[in-house]
Amino acid sequence: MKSFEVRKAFLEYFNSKGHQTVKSSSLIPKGDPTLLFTNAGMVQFKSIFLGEETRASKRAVSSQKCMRAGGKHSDLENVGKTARHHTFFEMLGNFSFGDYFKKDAIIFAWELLTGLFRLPKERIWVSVFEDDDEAIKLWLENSDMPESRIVRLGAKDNFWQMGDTGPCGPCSEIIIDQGNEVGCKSPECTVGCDCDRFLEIWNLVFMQFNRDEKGVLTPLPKPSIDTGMGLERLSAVLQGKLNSFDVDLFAPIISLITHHTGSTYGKNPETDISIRVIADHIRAIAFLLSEGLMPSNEGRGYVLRRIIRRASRYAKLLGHEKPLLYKLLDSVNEAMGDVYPELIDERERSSKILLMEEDRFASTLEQGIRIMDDLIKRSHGSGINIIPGSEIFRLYDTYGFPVDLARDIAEDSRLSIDEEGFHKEMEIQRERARASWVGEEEAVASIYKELASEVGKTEFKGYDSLESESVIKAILKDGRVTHEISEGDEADVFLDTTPFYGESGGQVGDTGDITGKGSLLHVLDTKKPVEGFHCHVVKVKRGRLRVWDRVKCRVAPDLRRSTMRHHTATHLLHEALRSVVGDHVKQAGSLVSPERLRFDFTHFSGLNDDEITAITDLVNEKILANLPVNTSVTDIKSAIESGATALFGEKYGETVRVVSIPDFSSELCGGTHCKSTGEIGLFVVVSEGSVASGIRRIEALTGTAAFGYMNERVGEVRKINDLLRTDSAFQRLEKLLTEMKAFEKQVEALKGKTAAKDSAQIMEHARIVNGINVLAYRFDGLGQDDLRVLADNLRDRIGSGIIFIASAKDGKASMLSMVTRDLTKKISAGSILKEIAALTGGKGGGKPEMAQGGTSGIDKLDKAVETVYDIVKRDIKI
RNA sequence: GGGCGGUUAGCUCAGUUGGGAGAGCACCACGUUCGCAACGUGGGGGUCGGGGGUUCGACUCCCCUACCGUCCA
Repeated sequence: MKSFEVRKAFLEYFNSKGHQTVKSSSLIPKGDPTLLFTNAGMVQFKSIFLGEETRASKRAVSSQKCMRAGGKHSDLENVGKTARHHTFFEMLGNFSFGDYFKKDAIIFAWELLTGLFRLPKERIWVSVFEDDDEAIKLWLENSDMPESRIVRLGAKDNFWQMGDTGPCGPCSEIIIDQGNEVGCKSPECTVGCDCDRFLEIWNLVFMQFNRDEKGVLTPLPKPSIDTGMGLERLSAVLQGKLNSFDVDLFAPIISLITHHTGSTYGKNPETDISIRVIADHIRAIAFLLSEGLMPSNEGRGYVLRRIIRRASRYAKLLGHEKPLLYKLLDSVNEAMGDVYPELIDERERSSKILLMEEDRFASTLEQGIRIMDDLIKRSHGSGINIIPGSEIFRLYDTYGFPVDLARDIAEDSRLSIDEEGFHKEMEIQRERARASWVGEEEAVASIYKELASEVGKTEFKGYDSLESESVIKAILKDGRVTHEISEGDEADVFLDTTPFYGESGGQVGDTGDITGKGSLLHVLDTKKPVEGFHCHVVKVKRGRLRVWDRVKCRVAPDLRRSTMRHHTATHLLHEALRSVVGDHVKQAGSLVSPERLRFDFTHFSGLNDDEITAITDLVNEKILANLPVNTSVTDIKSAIESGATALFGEKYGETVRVVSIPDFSSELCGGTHCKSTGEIGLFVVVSEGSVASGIRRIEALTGTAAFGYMNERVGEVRKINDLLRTDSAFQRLEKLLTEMKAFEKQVEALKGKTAAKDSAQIMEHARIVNGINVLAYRFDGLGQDDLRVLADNLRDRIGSGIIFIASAKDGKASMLSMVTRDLTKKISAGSILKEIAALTGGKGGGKPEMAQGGTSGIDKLDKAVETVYDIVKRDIKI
C-alpha cells in the first residue's frame, strides 16, 4: 500500500464515521509562543480542547505536518540512528471534541488497523496508563486483544498533558512487535524498550481531566479524544519495511542523494546513517522554507539553520564538498508535492535561500578550520596531545564549529579532544541560560477570557461608522472587575457594540471619546485580548460611569482616516512589491498607525533606488486611478480559491473578510480601509532597511503625513540651495567635495614644504653633546601632527642624533622627542620626553625612537627644553 | 532572554602594556612584451560600524548603541 493510499484510507475511514477532514495547519503555530513548531495533530485544535473556541463539527480528522526538532520534543539527535525517528513527519489523527470517548476511539482504531489495514492481530500490543482500569476493560470488550498483551505503564509513557496546567489524561498506545530479530535482541526486550523492536504506531489520548495550578485533577464535563499515528511508521509496517526510511515517501529522495554523492544505500551502516539523516533533514528543510521561514540566529529560524548544517555536514561525510542540499529539493517535491503544493510554489525561493545558507556554512567551517589548525600547532608545540575541552567549546560556541568535525581533524594530527571538558563547559552554559530564564507570561490574562464568556463578544460597527450608541457591559480597573469609575480613573471598558477598532493585523487600536450623562472618557487605546472582544483603555476626564450606562462612542475621525489611508496603502505596497521585486515577497510583519506604515517582507537583498522608485510609482499610479476598495465576507475556502492572499501561519476563523482592489490586490484582512484608493492622496517611502537576515522593512507615509514629509524635504533642499547659491545643489556639492580633497592635499604638501624650510633653520640650533648631535628647540604654532612631520624632516637632516621639539598653540603645548635608531640602546625618546614633560607639569610617553606628550605649563617650556642638553650630558657616557 | 566573537581600503583580512593605519587581491598609470599572462615601479582609495567617556594622545581601554555571526534556552 503506497503512502498516499494509506493517508487517503485513514481520512476516508474517519469521514465515514462522521469526521470532518481538516487541512494540515502550518508547521509554525501562530499565536503560540510556547511552541516552537507544530509537533502534533492536536496543536491546531488546542483552543478547542481548552474551551476557548467552539467548532461546528465535533469530530475531526487530519493528516498534519509535524516537526520535532528543538524545544521539548526534539528527535534531532536520534534521526538516522534509529529506524523510526524523524524531524519532519506526518501525523494522522482523529479527534473528538466532547463527543465520543474511550470506547469509540478504541473501536475505531482496532477496526481500522486490523480490518482495513489487515495488521496481524497477534503482533499487536497495547499499553495503557497503570491506573486506567477502564481502558483495559474497554480493550478486552471491544477488540480481540488478550489481556497478556496489554501492558500497564507509568505516567512517563502513558499520561499525557498539554502543559503544567490544563486538559490532560491517560493515553493508550498501540504497538507492533516487529519480531525478536529486530532491535536490541535482549531477552528482556519488551514494550517500552528504547530499541526498534516494539514500534509504537498509534497513541490514543483520553483527555478527561483538567489540572489546576495546585496540580489537582478535576474531571472534564465533556472528555475528548486526541490521537496521533505517524504516517511514515504505519506505511513502513504496511509495506513490510523494518525501517521507516525505506518507505516509498523516501525513495526518490534517497535515490537523488546517492546519485549526487556517488554512494550506495544499504551497503555500509555508516553511509546509510548519513544518507538517512540527509533524507530526513531535506524534508524538514523543504517544508520549513516553503512556509516562509528563514534560517537565522534565533528561535525557529535557528532550528532550521541547525538542521541545514547537520545535513550539510553529513553530505560532507559522504565526500560531497560542494553545496548539495539545494539540488535535493526536487526529490522532496516529487515525493510530496502533489499533497503539499506549497513545496512547489516556493521551490525557486527555497532553493536560493538554501544555496545561500550552504555557502554561509562553508565559510563558517573555513574559519573554524583555521582556528583548529592553530590549536593543533599550539598543542604540538607544547607537547600535549589532547586539545582542551574549553577550546573545543569556544570553537563550537562562538563559531558554530561542529564538535564531531573537530574530533576528526584532531585525530588526523594524532591528537584527541577533551570531550569531558567540553561537556562540562556546555553544562555551565546551560545552567547560565536556565538561571536567566524568567518564564514567559501567559500571553492572555485569563481574566479577559472569563469576562468575554461572561458578558459576550463585542459587535464591531467601525467599518461603516465612526460613532455608536452603546451600553457598558463591564469595567476592569487595576485588573479587577468593578461597577463604577469616576474622574481621574484609568480603566478597561467593555461595550456591547463599538466603533473602536481593536489592535490586530498590524493596525493599531482606535482612540477617541466615550460620553455618558455628564461624563467624558478619553479612549487612549483599543485592544482585543480575546478575538472579537474589544477592550477600551480609557481615562475618565469628567463625571462617573457605571456598568449598564448608555454611552455615546466617537472615534477620533482624523486619526482613524489617516490609519485607513496607511492600511489601504499597505495593501497596495504589498502587491507593488510582488510585481516589482518578485512573487517570493511575503509579508513578515506590518504596522499601521495614523502616523505611518511599516511593512516587513521576505527578500534576500536590499532594494536599490530604481526598485523603490518603481514601487512608489506603481502605488501612486493606483492611488491616482482612484480604484474602489471592496470588502466582502465569505468562508475561508472560497476566499482562498478566489486567490486572496492569506498570511502564512496566521489563524483565520471559518468566515473571513476579503479586502480587494480590482485587478490588483486581494487580501484576507480585518482592518479598516478607505472607500477608494484616491483617498490615500500620496504615498512616499521614507526608509528601506534590514530587520533580520532575509527580511527587509519599508517605512512609508500617506496623506497629510506624506505631504508634511515632502514639504520638509523640499524646504531642506531649498535651504541648501540658498546656502550654496545654486539650483543644483548635488552637482555643486560634488564639485565642492572634490575641491576640498584637493585643498587638503595641498595643505599637507605645504606643511611638508614649510617643515622642510623650517627644519633647515631649526637645524642651526643643534649642538654636539658628548659626541652626539642634539637638537632641542621650541617652535610655536604647531599641533601634534605637525610636530611629527617636522621631526621626520629633522631626522632626515640630522642623520644620527637626538631631537626634541616643543610647540605652544592655543594655550597648550605639544612636545615630541625622537632618537635615531642607532642611539636607542643608549637613550630612549620616551624617557627624555617623560622627564621634560614632568618639568612642565605635563605628561607623555612613547617608544624608544619616538615619543609624544603635552602640557598646559607653557611658562615652564623654555627652561624645560634647555634641560634636554643636560639630560643627554648626564645619561650618555663617552 | 543569557553568553561569546566580529565590524579596519572595492574584496579577504593583519594591527601585542595606548604613541606615525597596513598586507594580499582588485583598480589606475608607467615600464618590460609583437601581444597576452606573468613580472617590476609608482599611485589612487579609509568618518578603523555609530555615540559618549578616560587620556597630553584612542583602531587599541571603559560605557552605551546598531548590525552580522555563533552557542544555550
